[in-house]
Amino acid sequence: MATMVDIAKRAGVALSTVSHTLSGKRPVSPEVREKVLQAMSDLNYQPNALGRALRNKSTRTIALLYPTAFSDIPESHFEFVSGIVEETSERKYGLLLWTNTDEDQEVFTMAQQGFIDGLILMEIRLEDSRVKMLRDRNYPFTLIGHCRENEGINFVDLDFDYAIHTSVEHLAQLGHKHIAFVNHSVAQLEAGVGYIVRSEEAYHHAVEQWGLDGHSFSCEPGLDASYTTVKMVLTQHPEITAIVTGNILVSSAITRATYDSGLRIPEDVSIVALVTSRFAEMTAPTLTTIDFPSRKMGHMGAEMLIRQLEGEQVSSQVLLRPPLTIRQSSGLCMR
Amino acid sequence: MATMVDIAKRAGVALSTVSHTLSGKRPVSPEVREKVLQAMSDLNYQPNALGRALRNKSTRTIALLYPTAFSDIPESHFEFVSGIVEETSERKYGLLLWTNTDEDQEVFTMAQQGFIDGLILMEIRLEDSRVKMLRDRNYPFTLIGHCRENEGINFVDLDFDYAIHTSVEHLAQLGHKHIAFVNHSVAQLEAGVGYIVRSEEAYHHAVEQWGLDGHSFSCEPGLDASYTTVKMVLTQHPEITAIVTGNILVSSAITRATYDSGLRIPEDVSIVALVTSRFAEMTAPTLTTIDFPSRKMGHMGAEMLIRQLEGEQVSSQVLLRPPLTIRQSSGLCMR
DNA sequence: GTGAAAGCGCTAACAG
DNA sequence: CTGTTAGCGCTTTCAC
Repeated sequence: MATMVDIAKRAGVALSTVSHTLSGKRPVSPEVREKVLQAMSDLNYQPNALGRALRNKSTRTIALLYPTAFSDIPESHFEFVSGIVEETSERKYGLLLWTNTDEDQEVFTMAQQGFIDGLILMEIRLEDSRVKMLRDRNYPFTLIGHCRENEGINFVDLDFDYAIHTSVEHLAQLGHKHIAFVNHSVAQLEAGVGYIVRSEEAYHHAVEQWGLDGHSFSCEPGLDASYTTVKMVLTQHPEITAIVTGNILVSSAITRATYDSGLRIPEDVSIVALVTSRFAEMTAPTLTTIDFPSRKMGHMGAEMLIRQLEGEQVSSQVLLRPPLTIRQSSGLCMR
Repeated sequence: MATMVDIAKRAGVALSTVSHTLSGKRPVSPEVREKVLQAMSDLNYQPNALGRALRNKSTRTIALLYPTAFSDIPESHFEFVSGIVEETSERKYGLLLWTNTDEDQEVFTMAQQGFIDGLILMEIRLEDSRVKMLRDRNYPFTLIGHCRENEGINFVDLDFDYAIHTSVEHLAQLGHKHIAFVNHSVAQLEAGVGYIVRSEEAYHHAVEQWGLDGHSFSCEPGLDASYTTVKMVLTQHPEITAIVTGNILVSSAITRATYDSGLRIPEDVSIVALVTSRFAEMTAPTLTTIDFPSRKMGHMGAEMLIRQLEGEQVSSQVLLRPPLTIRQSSGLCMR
């Protein structure tokens, strides 16, 4: 592979001249410029990003540190990734995918020291040691999600409080009195994962506010567990006529579990899910949702980070409130 | 950030000694070793991957060049990514995500020259200019998919010929005489995307072999188009009692389109899909499938590439033949 | 408008 | 067993 030295030699100019015809950061006479460009095309020259990065202390590459749970529920994570990668491509940045292998906090920031300019984190806990560490080190990052205490941190998140309240309100207005909430696993709730805790709290608050009978259930990971949980909810709590869930596996298991319990949607059971509209329309019946704006969140998270990297003093903390979209899975309470 | 020079100074040793206590590539006395390690921990030293990579001409990072169509059908691509990233993490490699922005072939290999050690390609065409270019330049890569001519190329793919034949055979044995095939878009077929062309050919071959009445349909991208297409197939061709498809959006639209046409699955219409078993179990009814081994393909593709990078002279061309799994969507022909 | 040279952080060949 | 040094490919200051 040809380097700048090769180009300089062939064009009969100095190394710095080659660099400057490339960057345009200082004037180069047309004739010299022409010679250099000719040499480049002759030698099929491509600048080496590594040399440049070492010098510039910037790689124009960011990393997404996604949870290991990724492999368990790819459906709910891939739209984030799509959004992020669309934004990074747009802005000519690279995107590196990292797994959160363990809680060894040093590892991830430092393992590839110098390789990336910034980091996007997901599955944020209310108290998140990773976030603390990054903030302490003054490392550029943004969150998809947010902590309990977020001073000086850029993030984008769904407003889960709003989302759950709106879901419960919708069902309450349809006459439902017994509304269940199916959350994620106990382990995740206890680990303090932000959206899981916030959803749980918002749900209890909402049912209280509407004077409803509410039960919340947790659900272990996996499709089978989701199916079993929904079936259990429906059979052991026959008074329940509506279910709210933010768990994508639950929302996909729910139709089958309902039919298998001899119930119909929405005549016997109404459902409101916090999933992407795309996903909501892939099921039969289609699901009434608060449209989870995963892709948009990915876009915004990446955009915020890149702006920050490019020196803009942005400070943004965004809580999205996407609309309730009524589809086939929710209807008047018939009981 | 502390560098090796800082460590060397603080420990009162030479730069090379620091490097070697780190790499272990030459013996270091216990005392010196101890001093160096102490200095490292004092200064919270982390090696800079960029310096190392520039020197080593290796970044231990590979890139996945995925199609722009990614955003259109993330569901069917994401399991590949999961598989790849699991494998790369396992082997301590980084994974960079690239979009195939345009057909400007030079761009992608060279844009980030030096940044990656190898490339994984997807959505391979029978005649693929990207593949030709990479092979010409002797650049390390593997394919998920394969070309018409694959000499010296490492790849992993599903055996679509086998998959389609097995699907048709299953339906034929259930007594179906009129079996439709719903493929991807005309544009993709005409572009010569490998699996789309191979599926089409295999289907026609299979129906001929079984003496069946077969119709193949193409389907434009998107959920709405998928729904419309399936409905059209069912209403305009009432003799059809079974559908085979490798299109994930079709297989998700198919249940709703069928019900909306007043037909039941599998009593009136049987379905066999080429999708992941995971996806097959998320729908109601669950789908009979040739289990698309996306994750496994991702794993194998990444593994092949990394082995190649590490000097093994592997030459492997793998065509997977996953089992037919009978679920709720296929049954005896009742007409 | 152009050239010479230093140096980003690391590895490894060479010399003791 | 340890130290000195060249150099990976690039950008940028300094001098002309």
